[in-house]
Amino acid sequence: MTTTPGTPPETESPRAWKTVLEHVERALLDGSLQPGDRLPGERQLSTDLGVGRSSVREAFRVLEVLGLIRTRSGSGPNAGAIIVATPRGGMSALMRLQVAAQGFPVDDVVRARLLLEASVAAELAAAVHDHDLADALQLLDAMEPPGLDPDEFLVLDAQFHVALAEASGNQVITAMMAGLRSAIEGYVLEGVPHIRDWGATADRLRHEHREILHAIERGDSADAEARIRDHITGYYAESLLPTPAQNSPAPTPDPDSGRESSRTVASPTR
Amino acid sequence: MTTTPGTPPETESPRAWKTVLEHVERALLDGSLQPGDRLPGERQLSTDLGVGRSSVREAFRVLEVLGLIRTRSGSGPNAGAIIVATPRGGMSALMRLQVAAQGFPVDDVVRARLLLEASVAAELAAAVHDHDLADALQLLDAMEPPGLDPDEFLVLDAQFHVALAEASGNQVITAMMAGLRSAIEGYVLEGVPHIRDWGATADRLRHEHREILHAIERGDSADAEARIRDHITGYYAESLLPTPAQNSPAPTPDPDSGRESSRTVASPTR
DNA sequence: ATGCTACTCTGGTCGGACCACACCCGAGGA
DNA sequence: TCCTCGGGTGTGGTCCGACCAGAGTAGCAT
Repeated sequence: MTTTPGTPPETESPRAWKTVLEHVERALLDGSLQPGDRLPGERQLSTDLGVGRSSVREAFRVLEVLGLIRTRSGSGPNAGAIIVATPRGGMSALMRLQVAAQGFPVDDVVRARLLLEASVAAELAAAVHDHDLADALQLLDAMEPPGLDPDEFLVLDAQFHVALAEASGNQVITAMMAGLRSAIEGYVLEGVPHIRDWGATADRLRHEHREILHAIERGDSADAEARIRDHITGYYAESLLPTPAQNSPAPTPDPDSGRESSRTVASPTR
Repeated sequence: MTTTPGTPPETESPRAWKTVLEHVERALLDGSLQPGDRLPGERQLSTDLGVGRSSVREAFRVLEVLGLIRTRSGSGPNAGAIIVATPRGGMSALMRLQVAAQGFPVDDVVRARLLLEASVAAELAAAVHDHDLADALQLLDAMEPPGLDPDEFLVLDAQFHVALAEASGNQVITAMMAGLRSAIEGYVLEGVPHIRDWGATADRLRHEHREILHAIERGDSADAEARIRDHITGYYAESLLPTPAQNSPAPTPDPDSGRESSRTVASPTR
């Protein structure tokens, strides 16, 4: 196809990059593209789909951020764009940016986190022996050293919570947890200075972590759930983040709509 | 800045587009960029940050897919890239693609859905008068016509479930619900042919929807939660989707790792 | 005053040009 | 014969310049 420099639409509708995205999605759905496979090169796909390489790149960038592919330059079997399907990164980016753009109120994030973690803890406790808590335990040990900076401590803390979700074996919930954590990471760090006695707080957190794990290992779902709820709300209360309470900024001031997914009915809600 | 055609690194590290992404994120965090604001033009930002316009575009594409901006060509106040922060679309794209790429097992998606919906129903029931269920009710009415195609019916059904989440007022959970729904939409439609008597099933679903709403309006959290759980699991059982049971393909066959977010400890889990 | 036309700015695409990188293979030396 | 080293080749990463379509806007002509 020899499209003169400025001939985008050609036969198809606008959004050349979306063409690429849809092509990849279709290939994934019909199984012609599987995790571990290599996508055609950018130039190849460009000519195959009749779009410019720039458009292919834009689509690839999206896929990369969404955690679907991993690109690597050079040559050999490890080069090129490879399907990896690692949702964590994408979920984190999405939630982090949405929180930054005020699409996700911090309160809602905390609430969602509470919900997920409580459920995870209860589920783990209900079937302890089906899960592997070694990772979580190892993280608790790593959190023991008294000289840990708040930053380091909180990173491990976050990893501990994600490890619990991971132990439950649910990829979706794990990804969500990772995303939520990453979304409010900034606020958590911001809250550290508001804590009077960090050493004491750290000790309390360590203790609570152990208690949670014990409740899980004991198979006491209700206790595990209650403890993790207290653990989370307690920390937010102390670090001066607004304790979960009703609030939500206007969904979006943008005066247009008409997405495919937009609801049909009017929305006088709120 | 006059970078000769092929001079990408210049003074900064690789990933020019990421520079743009970070710039925007920072601007959002420090408040210099707010929902409704217009971003600088691509050419402008390009020269400002010392990167090529292509890189700016790649970043913009990511932001667009993530639901952070809305671009529009032309002139005037409505043109350009505008911060909108509508997480639904991005969440849907992410989950849909992850399911397609087998990063999210369908089972896990259903389980997550179950968890979120049950919580939403319970929360709504616990504080009925604080929420507005008009949208949900309206959708139920729209679902009444007996001549509805399964496709149409299921679209409304999905909207009903999302409307419940929306009524709870939690943006994060609403976005997640919308994403999860969109992720398994294909599978749901695929399951329709496996239903022997669609008319009867539709009637049952209508009835269950009403019952759920009644339980919520009655303020009976436990009942609302139980009913919505049965509602969901029941449908999946009937449409022949594998009933939620233990399963999870290998997280990712990709032989590399080393992300910032990767855990420190070994992971012999599953 | 009114109406129409140019202008200008914006995103959307394309194509071509480089760079850095990593593999692969063949030539040449030990 | 085996090992080493240097080019060849292909990949993503980036930049640039060009052009198109759309949408306001200013200004000229009537």
